[in-house]
Parts: sequence; structure tokens; C-alpha cells
Amino acid sequence: MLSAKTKYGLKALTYMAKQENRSPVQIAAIAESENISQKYLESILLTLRKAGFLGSKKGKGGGYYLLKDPKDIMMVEVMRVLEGPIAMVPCVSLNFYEKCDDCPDETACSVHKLMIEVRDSTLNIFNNKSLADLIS
Amino acid sequence: MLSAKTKYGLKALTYMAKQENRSPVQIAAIAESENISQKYLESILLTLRKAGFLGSKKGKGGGYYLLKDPKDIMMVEVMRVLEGPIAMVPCVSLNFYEKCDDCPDETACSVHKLMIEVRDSTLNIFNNKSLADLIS
DNA sequence: CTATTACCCTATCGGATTACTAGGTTAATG
DNA sequence: CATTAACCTAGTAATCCGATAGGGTAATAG
Repeated sequence: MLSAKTKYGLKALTYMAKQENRSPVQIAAIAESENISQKYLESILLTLRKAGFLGSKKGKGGGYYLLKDPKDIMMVEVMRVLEGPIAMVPCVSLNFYEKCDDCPDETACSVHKLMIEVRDSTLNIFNNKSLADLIS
Repeated sequence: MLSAKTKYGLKALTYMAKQENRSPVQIAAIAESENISQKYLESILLTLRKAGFLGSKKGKGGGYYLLKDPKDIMMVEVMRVLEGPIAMVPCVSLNFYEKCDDCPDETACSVHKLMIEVRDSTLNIFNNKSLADLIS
């Protein structure tokens, strides 16, 4: 299940990518347009800024803005920052690997093999999908 | 994230499919072999029985057994019973559809379109993968 | 300089879900 | 009838998530 956090984050990024110029967009504007709790969105944008996707500007006329061209912001990066692992089980996660408590032998586990397939097909999408692709 | 319930259920099904004959397998045997809490596994197998995957036999020599040939048990069915929706968001779910509170227009939502792609690629795997495929 | 604007940060909380346990009931076998 | 093993209901501890509270800090306008 996709978390609201990720969903909101993606919507916010999309909103910013749609702007004609690169002038800062205020949290309040995004929150209202996308029907998101402003305070919650604040924390999400903060995360995205710390992850290097966004820049920010304080004071009057301030707000958030994209640091890169939308076509250079790949979904796989955004998903890993907001949602965490792409894989459905930690034991097949590339970036958030964790061993299972139960499985003595990972390579013999039927679930493991199945989930690798799912991971790869999902990764294939997220690797090749940029923020720019989401808009069109 | 794949729930432990689904993981355990898949492991149990795999265990049964590996049996040479179709004689009943006891919960305790599966639980021990796969390192699953027996009581919890009980409730999972009950679900699988009610969903039509398993038959059961009470009393001595009883247990659970597959009702169909492993190659006729498709992952998509099992996943929907144990895990619920395949999609990452309810608004793109085929069998568990729910409208988003926020989105006024689904077709215009960037997240929506992305998640349809992910759903379809995952469905493609689960539709074509049988329990028999998990074993080999 | 001062007021305003808008981002920054931490802490907390209610609700929902999940993994699991407790404890007993029912049915089949020998 | 005693044993076995599935059936069923209820409850619970822990965790996570979405959201809120309440201020702090930096930048800008005038």
C-alpha cells in the first residue's frame, strides 16, 4: 500500500513541475490545490528538501522550488526517499535489505524468488519514469 | 509491504504442494518446518480453506490438503485472498476499488497513472505464476 | 528597525492495523 | 470413550501512520 506521505509528496512535486517559471511555491498553495493538510505537507517537503530534490526560500515571496529539471528526477529516487524500500519483503530489497527471521536458506525460499520478480518489474518502471513523465 | 500472513500462507501452500501424495498435512508439521507460530498459521489455513484452496480433515490422521493441482492455483488468486488488493492505491484497484478523498479528477492525477502501470506489471506476474512455478 | 511572511523543527497523539495468543468447541479416528 | 487435530471467537501488545500543536528562525518589505 502506498502511504499518504508518498502520494502527497508526488502530488506536490508534480504541482511544482507544472509551474512555468522556477519561482518558489508556497506550501499553502500546494496544500490547498491538492487537498492536503498543510502541516503534514510541511514535513514531507522538508524531507524532500533534505533529500536534495527541493530548494527553499524563507520570508515573503519564499517557498519551495525544484532543484533539478523534472526529467532528471526519477521515480525510483523519490520512492526510496518517501516510501522506503521498493521491494515487498526486506529480504529482496536492494537498498533496505534485512534477513528473514524464519527462512534458514533464502535461495530455497519460494516467496523470495517470487518477490524478486515483482521487485524487478516495479523497479523497471520506477527507474525509467521521471517526474516529467508524470505530467504529460 | 507483504504481510506475514501472506508470506506464511504462501510458504504453507508451497509445503503442501511439495508433498508427493495428497494425504493431509498437519498444521503442526508446517508450522515447525517453516518456523511459523502454529496458532497464527491455523487462522491462515482456515482462510485458505474458506477461499476454496484447501480441504481439511479432522481427527487423527487429519490435516489440510490442496484441492487443486498446484499448476491450477494462480498467485493472483492467493494474493487477493491473503493480501487483499494487488494495487498500491485503492483508486487503481480492480477488485477493491475506492475513490480518493482528495483527487477531484482521477484521470488527471499523476499518481493514479503511475500506479496503474505498477499494478499492471505486478498483475502480469501474478496472473501467470502458479503454485507449481514456485516450487521448481 | 520592525512587522510580516513563510519555512524549520520537535514532540505528541488518536486510530487503525498487524501479528500473535488464549481458551475452548467440534468432529473424526481407533 | 479417549485421543487427535481442525474449528472458532475474542482479545491484546506492539507498531505505524497521518495529523496536530506550538513554537523558532530566517528573509523580505516598508
